[in-house]
Amino acid sequence: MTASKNAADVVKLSRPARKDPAEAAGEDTSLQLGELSELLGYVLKRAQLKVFEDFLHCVAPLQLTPAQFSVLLLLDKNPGRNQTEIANTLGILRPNFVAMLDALESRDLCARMRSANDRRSHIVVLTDKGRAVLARAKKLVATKHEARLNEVLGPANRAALLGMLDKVAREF
Amino acid sequence: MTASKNAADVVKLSRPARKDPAEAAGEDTSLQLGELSELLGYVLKRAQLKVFEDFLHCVAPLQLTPAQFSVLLLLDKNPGRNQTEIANTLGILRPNFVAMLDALESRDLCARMRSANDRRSHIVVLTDKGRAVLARAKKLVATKHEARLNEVLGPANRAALLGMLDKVAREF
DNA sequence: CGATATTTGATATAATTCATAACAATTATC
DNA sequence: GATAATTGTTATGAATTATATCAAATATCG
Repeated sequence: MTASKNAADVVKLSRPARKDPAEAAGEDTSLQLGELSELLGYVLKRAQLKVFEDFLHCVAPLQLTPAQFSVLLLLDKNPGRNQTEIANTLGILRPNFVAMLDALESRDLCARMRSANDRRSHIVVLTDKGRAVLARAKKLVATKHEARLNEVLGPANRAALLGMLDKVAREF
Repeated sequence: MTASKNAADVVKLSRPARKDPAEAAGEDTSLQLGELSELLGYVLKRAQLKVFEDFLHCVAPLQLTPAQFSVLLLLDKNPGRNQTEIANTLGILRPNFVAMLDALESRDLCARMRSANDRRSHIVVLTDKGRAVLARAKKLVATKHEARLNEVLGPANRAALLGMLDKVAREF
């Protein structure tokens, strides 16, 4: 996350790293991936890590993780739902969703309200601040994050990729 | 992982779950994903989880995780490399790779050998058993796991998907 | 109605994954 | 030969994921 804290980013005042003799001779020392590059899970995972990293970077000013952003999006689109419904939709286990909501609520991005119908449930609502942060986040995601994808793939391929990933997620 | 242990899979002897009144009335109670279905990271993550789950299921007889399979593949394709090189290629941090190798070595799938050139390094080699297990794993992956992808997407789309994911992983 | 079961949010608690610091042995660099 | 860097390792902490259990509230069944 905080890449600027890494030692590798600090200006080297000490001795430079030694050169591998083979690498110094201009040879390619990189390993062969072989059938790994044809393995769906491997490529998927690598892509997912890169995309999450870019998301965090793009939305850094708002301090939102991908999971938190998805919660805010879902709350905005589905008012009046309780914790279980939100968590289930996102594939988050209910016990783990408690801490997630605590974090968002402590930042006044959402709030729990006891349901009138069923006093066991907590209806989760976006606060005004939550709506404002979500709007800013959406803008950052669209102009920085998803725009990056368009640069790399182009709009047509971007749509095709999303469609195929959705199909895999549903039917696999 | 062990879905058969889930309570939901066990035949219900107790009272059936109550029906939500709205659901019982035939209404659609599912939440709207909204822009979430257009969010690359979200769709990527969901797809990746499904694919890993299917991988584990397909390769279950050999008890190999996706990460372990990728290590075996890499060892087979790149003989004579040390731990750091293997770990770096897979994006695994060296400290975490120690336990991974311990697990594989304890099952006699690979072995560490001190390098003659540099007595700090451990060259990691596949054992005969490791090669045999890898061969069986490859077969399972090809006939069950990747074949599933072909059923869902077709060969052309499968290739396109892999290509785009690779591009995203590299250039994002 | 009243007994029993289920659901909801919550807590506690593992198991797993991911990341950083530090150490001894070895090797490279100056 | 002195100093620095690399390798494998250990220890450790943070984050993520998963299960069991509980009290309160509600539903279901007799």
